[in-house]
Amino acid sequence: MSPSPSLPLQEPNTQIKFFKRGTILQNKEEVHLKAFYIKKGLVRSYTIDSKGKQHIFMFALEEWIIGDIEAYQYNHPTELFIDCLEDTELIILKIDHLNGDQLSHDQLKKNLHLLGRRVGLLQRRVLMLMSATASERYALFLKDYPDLPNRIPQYMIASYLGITPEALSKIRSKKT
Amino acid sequence: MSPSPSLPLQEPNTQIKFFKRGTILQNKEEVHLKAFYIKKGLVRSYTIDSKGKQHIFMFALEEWIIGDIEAYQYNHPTELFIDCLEDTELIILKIDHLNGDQLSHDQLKKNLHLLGRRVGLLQRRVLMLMSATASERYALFLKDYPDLPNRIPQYMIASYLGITPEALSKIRSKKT
DNA sequence: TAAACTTCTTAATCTAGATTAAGGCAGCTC
DNA sequence: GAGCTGCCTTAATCTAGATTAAGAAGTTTA
Repeated sequence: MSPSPSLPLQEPNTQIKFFKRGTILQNKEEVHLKAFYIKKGLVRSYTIDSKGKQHIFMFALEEWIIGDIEAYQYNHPTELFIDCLEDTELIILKIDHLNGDQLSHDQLKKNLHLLGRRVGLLQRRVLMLMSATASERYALFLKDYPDLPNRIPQYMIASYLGITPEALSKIRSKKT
Repeated sequence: MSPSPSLPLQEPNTQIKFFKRGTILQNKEEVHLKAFYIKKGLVRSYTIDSKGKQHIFMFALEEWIIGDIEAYQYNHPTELFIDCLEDTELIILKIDHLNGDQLSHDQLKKNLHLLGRRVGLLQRRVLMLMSATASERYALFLKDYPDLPNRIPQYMIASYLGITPEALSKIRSKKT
């Protein structure tokens, strides 16, 4: 099942901004955290581990939101880099807007819905990482994101799945 | 950092129920999903994969909530078993209460806070599963849940970490 | 049109952790 | 107190996927 579009967290004076492919939206260790609502394009978040290896945490397509909710919730600097994989139009949100001190009842409900979706997706991801083999992971990915393989290089899919590009290449060659 | 206590989702007429250690609160394939707010005791959720292997998805301690939000969000039968690891006092909630059609502004905010915490925890878990070795995982677990090792058998910790009990045993013997 | 990147593939080797198997030690129950 | 049952440990073997390395396309730059 594909992730459903999230709902925008309207702020009174939001405006759409444009960024080129490759633009870094957030660096590790930043403290003034933002969230990004993607109108068009493709954005990812990722960490770099102690051995310098990159791990993609999530992709955000059109109508999705991306940010480091963990760092916000637990109040420490972010571990996540966020950058644009395509030219992207997005809305920058203050992440604590989710908290919603000034939000209407309806907006709170939208945000709840949005977070619920995110929890669902993460639950699937955790169970996948714990129990699925490399080729099962790839199959699940194709089901969840049928059009992403046309938009990103294979090594990024591998990084999202928690396997090496070489392993993914082997899996794909066996599939046909 | 330890998971913080979640906030109760008050329903007008909730009452505390008591369950013995070992009681199954939810079976795989159930469709009328509930969530459980733990007052006292310890509850876990887990899947059983195609090879019959058990994978613990989460533990819920005092003041936490447990349920299959994924199944609820994506509207399919649950993959998760939920059972009591200790004698437990809990409140049974309808899971769609999170959605909150009849909830007050304040209650919605509490639920948002609760889901935000959950997202944070899951993010940490995903990144851990993607990048940490078995012994790093164990160290992180001890930091997150310092008292759980006194309350559950080791093989359940292993299951939560996504490693075998044998591997965990070896790690522990090296530590000392 | 050549040089320089990027991405993907293939193949040889290596290794963390799985699997399999056996024994030890509680703490039960009968 | 003999025999369960549940949990943990140790050790030998195995394997999925990592690492390392090299080359083949394809694309961009100049």
